Amino acid sequence: MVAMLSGDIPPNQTIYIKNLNEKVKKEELKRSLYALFSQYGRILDLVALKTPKLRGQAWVVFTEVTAASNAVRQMQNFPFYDKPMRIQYAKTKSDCVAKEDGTYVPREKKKKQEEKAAEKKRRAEEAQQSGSASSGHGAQTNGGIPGQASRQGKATSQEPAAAPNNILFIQNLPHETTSMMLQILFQQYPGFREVRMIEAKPGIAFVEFGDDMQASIAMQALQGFKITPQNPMVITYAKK
DNA sequence: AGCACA
Repeated sequence: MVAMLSGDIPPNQTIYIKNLNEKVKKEELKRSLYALFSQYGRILDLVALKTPKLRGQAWVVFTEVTAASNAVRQMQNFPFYDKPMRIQYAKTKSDCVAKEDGTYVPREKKKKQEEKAAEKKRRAEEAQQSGSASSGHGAQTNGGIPGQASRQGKATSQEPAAAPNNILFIQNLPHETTSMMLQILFQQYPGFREVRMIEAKPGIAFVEFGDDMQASIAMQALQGFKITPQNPMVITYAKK
């Protein structure tokens, strides 16, 4: 009877994350979670709601249970927007998985009777149209697997490569990238010191490490990493 | 603390 610290929940390809910083806006939260967890495998769906009951929590659905297991172990207590993430397996199967299974049945909830009625009506109408396209998740068209991403046309033209040093130069970032998002990604690697972004120059950033070796490890790990599917990062050493 | 699927 060894205590099960993870709370008796059997493995699931979906992880449940709590103790998330509730001040972070939903879109940024999802983007950052996506960026952070896509290193463990392909993400099928990511759910985060800001309702009173559900804020501070999120679900990340992987294609494989093993990916979820690695994420649960390796990202346990990871400092994310200044709060340690608490991660477990989800208690139930995600809808997007059930839909793949063929086991999906639209749930009938006991509360909100009027919504239920409206739902039923809509369903009746829907039944009359044949095609029920239901591939409804958000912005996740593809998983950004670090290191595998195609480097797209170089943004740097004919600069000779800077000599290895402890500061990385990041290019091709989506304009909505925040320094916190980059911190979350780069702080996973030993020796991380800080992120610097320049207001007037969107799309680029500098990330400082303790030494050259630490910088190069982070560079290799995150080279080509996609914060969004169309933005593989291009990382070089900063010019001194 | 809180397990959903807008």
